[in-house]
Amino acid sequence: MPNSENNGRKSPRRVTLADVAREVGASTITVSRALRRPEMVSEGLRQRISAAVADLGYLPDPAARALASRRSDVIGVIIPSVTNSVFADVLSGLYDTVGGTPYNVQLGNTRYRPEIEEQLIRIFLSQRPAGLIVAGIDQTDSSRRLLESADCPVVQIMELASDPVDMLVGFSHRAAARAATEHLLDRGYTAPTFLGARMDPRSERRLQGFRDALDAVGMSTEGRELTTTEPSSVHLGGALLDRHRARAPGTDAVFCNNDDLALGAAFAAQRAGLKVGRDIGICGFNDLEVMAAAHPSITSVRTFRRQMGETAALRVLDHLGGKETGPRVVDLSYKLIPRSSTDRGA
Amino acid sequence: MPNSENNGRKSPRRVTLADVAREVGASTITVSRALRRPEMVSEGLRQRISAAVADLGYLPDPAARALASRRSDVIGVIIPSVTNSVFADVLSGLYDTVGGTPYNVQLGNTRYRPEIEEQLIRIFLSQRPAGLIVAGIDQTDSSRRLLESADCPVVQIMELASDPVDMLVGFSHRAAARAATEHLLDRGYTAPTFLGARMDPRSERRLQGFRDALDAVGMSTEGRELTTTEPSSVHLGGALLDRHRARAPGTDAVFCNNDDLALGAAFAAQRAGLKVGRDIGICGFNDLEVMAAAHPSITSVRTFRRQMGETAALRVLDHLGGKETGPRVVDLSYKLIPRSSTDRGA
DNA sequence: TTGTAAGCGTTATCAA
DNA sequence: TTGATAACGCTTACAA
Repeated sequence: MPNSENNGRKSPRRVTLADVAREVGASTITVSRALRRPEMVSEGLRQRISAAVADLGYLPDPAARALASRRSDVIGVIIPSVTNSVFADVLSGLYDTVGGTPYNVQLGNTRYRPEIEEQLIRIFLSQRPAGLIVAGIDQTDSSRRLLESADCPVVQIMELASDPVDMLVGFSHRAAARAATEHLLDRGYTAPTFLGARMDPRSERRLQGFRDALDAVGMSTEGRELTTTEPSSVHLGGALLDRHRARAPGTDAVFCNNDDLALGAAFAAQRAGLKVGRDIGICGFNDLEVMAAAHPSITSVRTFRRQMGETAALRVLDHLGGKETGPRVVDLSYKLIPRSSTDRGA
Repeated sequence: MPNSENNGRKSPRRVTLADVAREVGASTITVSRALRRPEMVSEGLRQRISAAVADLGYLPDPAARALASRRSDVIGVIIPSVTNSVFADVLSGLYDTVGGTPYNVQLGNTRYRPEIEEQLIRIFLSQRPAGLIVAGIDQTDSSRRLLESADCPVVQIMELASDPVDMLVGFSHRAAARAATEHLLDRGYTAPTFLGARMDPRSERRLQGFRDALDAVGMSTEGRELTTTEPSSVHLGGALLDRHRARAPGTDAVFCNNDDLALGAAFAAQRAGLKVGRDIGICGFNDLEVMAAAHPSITSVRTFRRQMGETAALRVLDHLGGKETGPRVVDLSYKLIPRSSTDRGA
């Protein structure tokens, strides 16, 4: 510890409510009120209390507060990955929205493992969280039961469903993927393939959307899907494209599960001497910033990740503030952004 | 809340230590000991307690624990950005290392604002954290004083310094940048430029390293630096390169502050009809995964971000476990990874 | 508007 | 090895 020698002094006693109360000649409960419900305390007293608080440098003890009120200031957030930039954007929206409120975000990382998710839910619940935000709708049965029994607002994010545990903010991956695939067909590509990595439940739904689009035009999906459970990466996108082209040389377009794969596919195509767009159509998913800046620019399906974090946080905060307005389910939708990588004339 | 109708029942009373104690016919403090220091409790009792704990589904209340022990299970982590993938990697290492211990990571996001950093430090300290991990060494004076007075282990990360508050895990940005610039010169580029965005203190040190390298060979840095305070992005990398080439057409190489800029510069160069490597050398910083997969592959300076998170967490955990071994300062160094983008013959 | 009293669930301290 | 008791710092419930 920084002050381990300690200069002979004991760690200085903490400034408590009682100290502030003594300072202004009031009771602790009054000081407590002045801090949490200022309108319940008379003007003059309130001001003297503020002054004393600043003076003494009083900071509430969240543990004592949580113990007495049976309610912590923690908003628990459970996501499968911290490195995935998709979740990073969601988190950014969350932190920006929760920052400045009296609440704190605490993150749980499931690493895509349902049993860890369940454990994290238990741990969070044991803290009596102010709210809970969980990614996805594919909780195990017992996870779901735990969430249903939570006596705090719960928001599921990233997906759409008709039966949320409590509230839900997301969009339909299936519909978005279908739109992307239809875009490839509209642009005149005749032999599209789905390239997928990791294949979590969300990826599976995107694959469904891909199939929907092919089904709709009577096209077989046979040999038009190449997926792996490996974690996604740019490199893997290239490898998948190379592998698939070796087996199915006629392929003239790929819909990639995410933008990393699409970027990697674009690099691999160039490496193979193909002209992206003309020789092979490439569409990604999420529309990370790099897609617009790439050369050539890469078509993607934009998703509103930051807004998802913001909205989820707002729904929790509203509930905590007593405003239970707004719908339980928010569909943030998606938007196809056509670019050069799916322009055959480019 | 999920169970707001509540089915008529009150929210079920929490299972406490007392419940477990009653179940096994022991006192609460014994149960408490059995959980935290099993070796202090007799074998038989210990086993009956474990059984009862599992049976009743007892989970300790972290708030009560924190209040009574004056020590929370929170390891506070203060970083300037959650979206920056550099920090995402550090976080990933942190979460992986802290996960499975009784401690919890709680994240504070300064958004690159020193005053927010100071406020976050105060808030964390008011929680009596188990440990504190902060990015950088450029805290304000009062932030630094706060950290020095903390009675928990404190680890600064991302940089090197001879006077850490407590412990430090990082590397020299200045030396790394110098190595990158020397690489450009070694490869025969004669007119390198530094491209920088955001320009936080770490970026400034990288700029210093760039200058060091030019100074060493007697080259002027005049007109060889293009920086902006805008946040970094792939697009911006391209824009900076375009802007700089318009003013200084003789430029034959760029050292970019980070990989996003380098990637953007590579795209912009290709868009301008330049052959990356032959016509313009490009070197990035951090060596994100995309750099190796890009076409052409892009030279970068690898930094050990995940390991930085792991090491920082381990240092904290070791201290908490009483093992105060290991150096106070850990230099994780860096590694130049030469690739096609700085190969003039490619 | 202010205050009193009684906890919240755990651990530190001291004793047996 | 086990336990009784008194905190820890705050808020809820009830009074005045």
